[in-house]
Amino acid sequence: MIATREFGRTLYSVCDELMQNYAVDQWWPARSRFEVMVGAILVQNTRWANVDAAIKVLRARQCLTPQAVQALPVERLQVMVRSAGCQSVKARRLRSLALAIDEFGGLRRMACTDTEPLRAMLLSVHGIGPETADAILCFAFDRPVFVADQYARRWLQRMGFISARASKNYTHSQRSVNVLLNGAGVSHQALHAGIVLHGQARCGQLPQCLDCFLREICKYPYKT
DNA sequence: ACCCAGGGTCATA
DNA sequence: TATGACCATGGG
Repeated sequence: MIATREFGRTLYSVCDELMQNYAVDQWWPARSRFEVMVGAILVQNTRWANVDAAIKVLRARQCLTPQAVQALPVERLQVMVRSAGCQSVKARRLRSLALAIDEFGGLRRMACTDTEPLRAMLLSVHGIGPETADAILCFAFDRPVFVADQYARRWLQRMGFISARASKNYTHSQRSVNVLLNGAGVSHQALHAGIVLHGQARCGQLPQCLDCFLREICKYPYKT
């Protein structure tokens, strides 16, 4: 088992490297909290390029507010998000989200709610699971939450930070990491952005050592 | 013609 | 609790 302190140092240097080589603060291109949430739902099992097209349509028609989304007939919403795939499913999910936000008391209220209850609120929305909820917490509300997605779990397992069994389960992976991550002072946004970018660049074949990781991420700088 | 992508839900066993 | 089908588009 890897010592906590060593793990913290490792991730700290990874984040440091990521922030120097990527525009990690711009990795998730969104102009508002709600836009991050919309993107988080639309990107489920889909490439970002397809999502980007859909968001441009929504933005052009000024539909990137919870109120505007609610006012829209579902059929209309489906047409607008078509490029993101699973249109009927995702249109419904966007409506559920918009409704839930209003019922909770709006974005302002969400922003000043503690992370745990906020996460529970997000998970109660039909169509938001653990990964989407954590991405929203991390990128829309700037909470120190680790997004234990497929890329992260593969990498963590290969690095020996978590067991093969834990890597198959989202919650187990996240819990293991959170314990080890305690006090490491990492940027969760930078870490997630870097892991995803790196995972994509390597087509899912993640390197097994930290040196390889750092070397590889430098070969794929952030591009718009 | 396949395969998959920055998942989640629902139905089975 | 753990898999598998399903959603459905666009790019390789």
